Amino acid sequence: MGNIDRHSKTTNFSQKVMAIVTRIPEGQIMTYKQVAILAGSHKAYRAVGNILKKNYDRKIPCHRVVRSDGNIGQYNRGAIKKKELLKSEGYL
DNA sequence: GAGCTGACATGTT
DNA sequence: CAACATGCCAGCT
Repeated sequence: MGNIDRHSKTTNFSQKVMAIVTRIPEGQIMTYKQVAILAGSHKAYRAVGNILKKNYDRKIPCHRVVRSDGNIGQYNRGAIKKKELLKSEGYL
């Protein structure tokens, strides 16, 4: 473990965001701001979206992260697909 | 090294 | 009530 990941940016913030989003249970959703707050900054909701956008990992249910207004928001695979996924999980 | 971009939020007009 | 403008953070060019 004395080797740093020089390829991945994996900063403290992105790591935290990733962990939080991964922990979101099925059928449950969180807002970008909420995730940002848990990540450490209640004003980094913009960065959260950027991180999730660059993160194509299927292990991270980024589709469970929605806007504070209740709108689904955007998605790297298509906002429509995101809506379908949320509906499929039980979130209406 | 500096500047621009963006999956947002909040406030004001 | 709705639309416009500004602010903020981290990542990418």
